[in-house]
Amino acid sequence: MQMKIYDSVKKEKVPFIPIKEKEATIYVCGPTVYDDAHLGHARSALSFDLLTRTLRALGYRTTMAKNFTDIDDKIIKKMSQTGMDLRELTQMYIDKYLSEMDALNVQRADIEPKATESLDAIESMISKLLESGCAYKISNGDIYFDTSKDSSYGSISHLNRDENENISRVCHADEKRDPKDFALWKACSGENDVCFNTSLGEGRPGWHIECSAMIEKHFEGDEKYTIDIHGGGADLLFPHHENEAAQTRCSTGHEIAKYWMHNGFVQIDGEKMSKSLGNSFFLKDALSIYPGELLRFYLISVHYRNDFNFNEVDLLSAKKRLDKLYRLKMRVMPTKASCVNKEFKNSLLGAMTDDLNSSKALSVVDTMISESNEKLDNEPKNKALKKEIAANIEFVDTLLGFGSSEPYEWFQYGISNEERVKIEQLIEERNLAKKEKNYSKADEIRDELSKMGVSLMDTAEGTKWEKRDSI
RNA sequence: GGCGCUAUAGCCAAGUGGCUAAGGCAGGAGCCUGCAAAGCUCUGAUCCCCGGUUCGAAUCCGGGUGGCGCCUCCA
Repeated sequence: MQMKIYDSVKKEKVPFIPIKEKEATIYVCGPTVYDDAHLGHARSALSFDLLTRTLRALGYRTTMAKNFTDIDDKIIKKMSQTGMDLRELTQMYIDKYLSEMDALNVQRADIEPKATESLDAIESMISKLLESGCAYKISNGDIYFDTSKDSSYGSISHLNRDENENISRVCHADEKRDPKDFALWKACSGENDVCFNTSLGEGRPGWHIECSAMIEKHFEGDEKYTIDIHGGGADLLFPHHENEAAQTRCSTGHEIAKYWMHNGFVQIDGEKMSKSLGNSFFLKDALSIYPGELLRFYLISVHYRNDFNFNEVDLLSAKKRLDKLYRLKMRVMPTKASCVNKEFKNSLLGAMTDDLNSSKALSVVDTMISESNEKLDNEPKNKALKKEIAANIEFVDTLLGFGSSEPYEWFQYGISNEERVKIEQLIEERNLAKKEKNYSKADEIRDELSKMGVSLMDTAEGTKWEKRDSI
C-alpha cells in the first residue's frame, strides 16, 4: 500500500518515497519546556504518533526524533520566577510532558535530543556558517544568519521576503543587516543569563539552530536530503522551519527534509488557544477530568491538518462513540485474538495511508463495530467470530492507539471500591427481585442505581453496569 | 498591508470532477426486553452566495460574504 502525505511546502498530496528504501526518518519539533503542555502539544504529538504507527504498520523501519528545547528566553524568565536552576526546571517539565503523552498513548520518540546536550553540533554548524560568510557577528557578540546569502530563502513558507517589511511587527535589532536575519547565537548578557562556554564565545544558542544541528547530528540522509519528514505545528512553518531549512542548506549544501507536514491548531470555543490570550487548556487539567484514551480518540477524530475546535459537547459525543467499541470488546471478552480480518485491515490502513485520514479510519472502525454486533446477534456462540473481532480490536489499538483498556475499567472509570461494592450489592438484590417477578421492586432498585449515575443492562450473560457520563 | 487555510444535515466530521454526498452524536419509527438499557434495522443535507469552465462540479476557475491562521514567542 502506498503512503500518501500532504506536503505543506509543495501544497499537495504526494506519494511518500523515502530516501532509503523501507526506512523512514522523521523529526518533529517538540515543546519548549518552560511550562505545562497544552492541548495543542497533544494534537501535534498525536498527529505524528499516527504517522509513525502507520509507517510502521506498512513495514517501514521508522526512526522518529522529537526534541526538547531546554534553553530559551522564556525558560530563563521562569528560572528567575521560580528560583529553580535550568536542569531542575526543564527536567521537571520534560518529565511531565512525557507522562502526559504516555496517558495519551503516544509512543515515545526513538531519539529525544535536547538543545543543551547538542551544543557540539550547534557550535559546529554555526562555525561553518561563519566560515562561509552566511553568518555574521555583531558588536555585542550575537551571531546572526544572513538571509541574503540564501537564494532559496522563502521557499518553505512562500513568503516574499521584501514585501512585508514595512508592515512587519518584528522589532529590528540595530545591527542586523536585514530585518529577516535571525539569531544563531546569543552572547551572554549578564549575571542572570544562562551561558555556555564555546568557541563561539560565552552565550547560548538561538531557537532555530538547534533543530538543524540536531537533525544533522542524528541522521545521515543522502546528498539531497537529511531526513524524510519534518513535522510540527502550522505556526512553525514561518519563521522556524524557513530558518531551519536555510541554515541546513547553507551549512551542508543539501535540504533538511524531503517532506514537510504541519498539523492544524486546537481552538477553544473558536478562538486560538494561546498563552497571551490566557485561554490555554492544559493537558494536565484535561487529564484530571477525562481518560487520556478519550482525549486521544476525540483529538484524532478530526483530520490533523484541519483546525480542531475543542469543546465538551463534542467530547461527550466522542465518548459515546468510543463506548461502542468497548461494549463490543465486552461481548467477545475472554476470547483470545486470532487473525485480523484482511478486508478490515486494508480499509483501516487505506484510510491512514491517505494522508492520515483518521476521521475516515474511525468510520471504518464504526462499521466494523456494527457489523460485528450484527454477526454476534446472529451467532452468539461463534468462537472463531469472537476471535476475529478480538483481533480486529487489537489492530485498532496498534494502528490508532485506542481500545486496549479493560472494558469494565473503561465503563467504571472513577468509581471507588466502596461504590462498586454497593452497586454490585444492589444489582444482586434486583436480580433476586426479578427472579421472584417482583418487578416494581426491581425497578425501584434500578431507579436508585440510576440516581447514583449507574446504568444497567440485562444481557444473556447477566446484568452489566456502566457509569453514566456526567461530563 | 502581504501570504495562506476554511465554509458539507440540529451538532461533530469525511469526501475534492461522474453510480443513491462516508461515519458519529442528537431526534423519529420498529425488532429485542417483564419494562428498560445495550444491540440491530429503517429514517435526514444537493454541499455559504453569484458567475464561469465541462456532457457532467460540493469537488476546477473568477468574484463576493463569513470564520480562522501566519507575517513577534508559540504545537
